[in-house]
This record gives sequence, structure tokens and C-alpha cells, in this order.
Amino acid sequence: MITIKEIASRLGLSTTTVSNVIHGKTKEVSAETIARVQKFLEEVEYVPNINARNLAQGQSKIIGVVLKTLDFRLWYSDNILSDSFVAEMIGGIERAVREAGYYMMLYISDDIAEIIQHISIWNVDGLILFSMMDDDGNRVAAKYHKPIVCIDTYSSEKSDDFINVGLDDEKGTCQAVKYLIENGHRKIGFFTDNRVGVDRERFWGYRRALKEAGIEYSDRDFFLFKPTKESVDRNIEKLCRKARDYTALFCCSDIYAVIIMAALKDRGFRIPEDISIIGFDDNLYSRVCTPRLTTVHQDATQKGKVAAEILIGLIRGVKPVSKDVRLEARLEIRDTVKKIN
Amino acid sequence: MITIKEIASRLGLSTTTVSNVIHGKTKEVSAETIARVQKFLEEVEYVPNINARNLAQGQSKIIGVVLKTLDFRLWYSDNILSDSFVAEMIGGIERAVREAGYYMMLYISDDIAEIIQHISIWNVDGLILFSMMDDDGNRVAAKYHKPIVCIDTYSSEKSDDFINVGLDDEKGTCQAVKYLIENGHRKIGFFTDNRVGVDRERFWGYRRALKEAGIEYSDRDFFLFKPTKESVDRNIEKLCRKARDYTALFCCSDIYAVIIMAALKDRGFRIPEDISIIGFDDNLYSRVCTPRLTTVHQDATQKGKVAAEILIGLIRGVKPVSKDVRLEARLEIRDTVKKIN
DNA sequence: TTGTACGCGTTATCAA
DNA sequence: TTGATAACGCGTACAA
Repeated sequence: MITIKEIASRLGLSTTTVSNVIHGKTKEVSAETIARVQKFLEEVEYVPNINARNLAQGQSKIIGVVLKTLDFRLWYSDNILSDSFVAEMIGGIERAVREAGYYMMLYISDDIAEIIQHISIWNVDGLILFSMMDDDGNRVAAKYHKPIVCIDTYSSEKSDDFINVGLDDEKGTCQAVKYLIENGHRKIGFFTDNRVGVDRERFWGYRRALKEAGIEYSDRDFFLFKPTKESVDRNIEKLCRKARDYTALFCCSDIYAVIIMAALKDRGFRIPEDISIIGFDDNLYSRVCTPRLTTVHQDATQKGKVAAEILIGLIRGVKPVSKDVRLEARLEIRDTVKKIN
Repeated sequence: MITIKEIASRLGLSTTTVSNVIHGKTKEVSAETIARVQKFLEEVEYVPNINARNLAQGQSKIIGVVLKTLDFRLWYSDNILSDSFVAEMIGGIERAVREAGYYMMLYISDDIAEIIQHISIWNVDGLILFSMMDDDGNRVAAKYHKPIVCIDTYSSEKSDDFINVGLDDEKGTCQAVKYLIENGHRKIGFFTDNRVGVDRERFWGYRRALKEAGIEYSDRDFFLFKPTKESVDRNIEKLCRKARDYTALFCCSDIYAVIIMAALKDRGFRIPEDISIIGFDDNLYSRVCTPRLTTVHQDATQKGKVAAEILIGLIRGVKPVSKDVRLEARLEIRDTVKKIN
């Protein structure tokens, strides 16, 4: 790897001049010198040493993307990128980061101290946090004083330290459950594997829809799926038995929806004749299962893109329009809801 | 951010001593000094400046992970991480990289020059390449003279410049097609969206199975699915019409399999009564579709992990056992193949 | 056992 | 219009 110093000596110039040409600070450089330097730079395929550059400038050009492991989802995979929602979001982030001339460093951990360590070491210029719970976001912000954008993080204490990019989870779910109610359903279960974050907001949407329709809610209607890896089958069996008392099931993600659908069909349920199902996310699963899944649509790639763009804006000093950006959710009607009565 | 210099002056020591304590080079430091320094380091939460460290040592501690965009797969998504195989593999890499004390930088591009630029700038210590075609791997290796591990890359000219981590694609496919033949099938289509890389190897496996059973192959049996985003529906319609002449379809990925299954069912095909289907990958899709998909199993997370571990071994000077590592593929029998005749 | 001094490649300041 | 030179923070050879 050739250095500026070497180039300067070979051309009989100073490093300053070479550096200036590289950075287009050519107001005070003669046209002839510019041409000579540029030609040489191409010849030797000069590539800057980014460590030296960052050291000199106190920056990093790195966007840290941190995923916190969701322990309650380990039953389904211990690889968080198996979740296609997460994966697509990362793809959206990567693209926006790259197009803005930044670099992306991906880090997965469930230890906030470790996370802080990592971002401090690399001195990342900005941070995107996903699946942070409770005060995780605030804990990171307390130690890291550069721009932070969270995705799908609803802190109890609203913080000024970061911007959140989320979805109208409450509204989307409410709309979906209302659709069930319009179709005559009154025994509607709510299916998830946790009570926090987005799923809590979705639960509120579900409750609101029930309430506005004057339907009684009982804790029994909350289908909490919290198996260990070993007890998955047993838990599914239990849920399927319980499902007989319901005419419809709202599931907090397409994955849960297709898993429970497969299990129900195994046990002789016809869908939607015996039980209606609604999912959430609208990813490929919902379009290839049988029957095709009615679901709440959201755009994971777009979510990642928006988060990255806002973050890079912050780094560049652009004031954000809002501290709490919510993308739109909408019901995508397919074939898993039946009109009854 | 506090520096070693600052720490040294505050403790009345030299930077050398502080640095030595940090790196555990404590043979020549008094126990008392060690304790004093360590205590202080914790108090001030010292974090090294990695740019300075890398600059001084000419390393980076970064593993570059480069994905080349697969243009022939754009019909299905322009986000390569929508492909759950790719996403899971990334998850496997990330974990192994992190556990080895390295950092991962993800970069997606279809421009080899851009890719080389990126890895040169960061001077990454090692490189994992995915979905490289033809001589892509060699082109990168020509410019980048540090360890490279490719995943699923079968170059025409075998190169000494990198190690490949792949799968027994040929054998896995052959086994699957033989299973179809054992079940009485003789009109077996081969379904994919390209003729390169792993899918070519799988095609050879398919051909071998046919040949060993004395079954004639015609180019017609190759179901090439190469739509634009707009012509997806039209192409699917055409394939489904063609499928009437076959009793079984081998699909090069679970995703294609579930997509074609859904399309066939829409058109009144019963699976497996009217047509048998086999997929490839054994990801979640195959387990939640109806009926459950018989497929060739592989472990994407493991593939990523193995690639990363070999790469880090190379960086540390460990000689690899083989230049061409092949993980095992095996047939996972479920419910989409029917015995006929 | 500890300290001095230099090099890593770049950028920035200021003088020529 | 160009060039010396210091600074960024760290690691290390060598001196004390």
C-alpha cells in the first residue's frame, strides 16, 4: 500500500499538496500540479489508510448496528438473523449506510456493557439499536454521546437521547382485530411469546379494538407461547387444545402465525373454516402458506433505511422532524379470515 | 476518552509501563505498579483508541464479509438478506467472528472494483466472500493478499488463493432425485433461476441420478425461472402449465419450492397426489408449509461459522486441512413426495 | 524496573 | 502556490 508520503517524495512535492489534491482543496494548487498528482494517484491505485485518517480526524465513518439477543425467542432459533424481519431490516440499513459513504459494523450481544465497550473502542460515528428493552437505550446513551437511533424501542421513560423509528403497531393491530370483529368474531385470542416492546403495543391495539366493540377481555385470551427448545411441541399441543374455544387468533408475527397454522392443520382444524388467523409483518411466509395469510403489512427494509437515513442526517447536523417516527401499518387482506354468523 | 499518555502522567509513570500492564506484559513490572495501574484503568474506564492501535500495528481486527448481489434473484427481492439462507449464514459468521475477538464489517455490492476498494481502505485482516461467480474470487485475490475464504463458490479454475466452504450439493441433489426415482417417478423437472454456482452442481447431481437410473434427459426438463419483477405472475403461469407433464419437481431452494407449491395449489394441483415436490435448504419455510416439504437439509448457520473459523485460523497461521471444505447435505423426508405406480 | 523517543499515515496549521 | 512541522494515540526498541 503506497502512502501519501511516498507519493509526495516520488513527485518531488510535499505531503500537504498531495493531500490537498486528494481532498479537492485545489483553490491554491496549480492546475498542472493537480493533473500530475491525479494521474499518479490513479497509476499507483492509491487507497487512503482509514486508520490514519480517522486518528487524525477523530472520527470513524462507522455506523454501529447493534442487535440485542431476544432471549424469549430462543425457542425458535438462537440465530437472531433467522428472523426475516430482522434480516431484511439489516439489509435496508446496510444499503443506506453504504450509499451515504459510511461503513457498517454489525454487533450482536445481550450484554449492554459489552455493547458499550464495542462502540467505544471503534468510536462509531452513530449507532442504530434494535430490540432494546426497558432502559437499555438510556443506558447506552448515558455512556455514548453521539447520535443514536433506535428501532422498535418503546422506552417507559421517553428520552431525549435518541430518536425512535417504529411503526403504528397499536393502530395496525387495532385495525386488524376490528376487521375480525366486523366479520363476526367475538372469541379472539392474542398470540405472542412476550409482553414487551412492540408486542405490548400490539396488545394495546387488540384491547382497544375489543373494548370499542364492547367485547369482554379475559387473561385467558392471551396465548403466551414461552417454551424452552425442548418443550416446543408440548406447548403447541396445549395452545391448539385451547384454540378450540376461539374463532379467531391474532398472531404478533407471520412466523408464529404460520407455525400455529401448521400445527392446527395437523390436528384437523380447517383454516379459516374452523378458525381464522391474522399475522403481522407481511413477509414471504404469509404469501406462500396455504391459505394465504391475512396480515398487518409493514416494510422491514424501509424501516432500516429510514433509521439509517435519520441517523446519518443527525451526524451531519440535520435536525430531525420528530423524536418518534412511526411508519405506516396497514391490513393486507388475504384468505385466512372467514365471515361467521 | 482518556489516553495512555494522560494515565501515565496522572500516575507519574511512563506510557510504556501503562501500555505493558494493559497488554499483560508484566514480567518486568512490579506487582505494586501493576495493581495501581489496573485499578486506575478501571476507574477511568479506559478504552483503547483502535485507530491508533491499528495504525501502529498495521492490522485492523476486522473481518470483511462481502456479499455480491445476485442479479438473477432480483425478481424475488432486491434485498439479498431477504434470503433466509444468506441471513442465517451471516448470523453464524458474526458469532464466530465476535467470539474470536474480531469485528465484522458487512458490505454488499455487485462491483468487484468497489469491493476491492472497500477492503483495501479498511485493510481488513481477512475476507469472507459469498456468491462470487466465475473469476470474481480470483480477481479479488489478485489485489488482496491476505486470507480469503469463499462460501459456495465453485471457480472454474481452482485457485490456491482462497479456501472454499461449500456443501455436497451434487451428492445431496443426487440422493434426493434418486429418492424420487425409487418412488416411481420418471418425469422429473429441475427448477431454478440460474445455471451457475451451487445450482449448477445441483443440476449435475440431478443429471447423475437420472443417468444412473437410465432415464432420458431433455432440455425441456430444465425449468428456468427468470422473470423480471413485472413478469413473475406470467412466468409462474407458464411453469404451472408445463408442470402438468411431470410427476415430480426438484427445486433448488425451499423458497422456490414453496412459491411454486402455492401457485400449483391455486391451480387445483394436489400435492403430492398430483405432483411431488422436493426443495433444498431445509429452512423454516419447509417446516411450516402444507404439506410439509421434503427437502435437502443443510445448516446455513454452521456454514457461516465454519467459514469464519477457518478464516481466523488462517489469520493466526493455522494451515487448513483442505482447500475445499464440503459440509454434509442429507435428505429430510417429509410429506411432499408420493409413491406412484 | 521504568522511561525516552520514534514510527505508523494522515490532516491541519502556519510560514515561506 | 507550496512546504515544514506538529498532532492524533499507541506500541516498542532501546536506553537508563
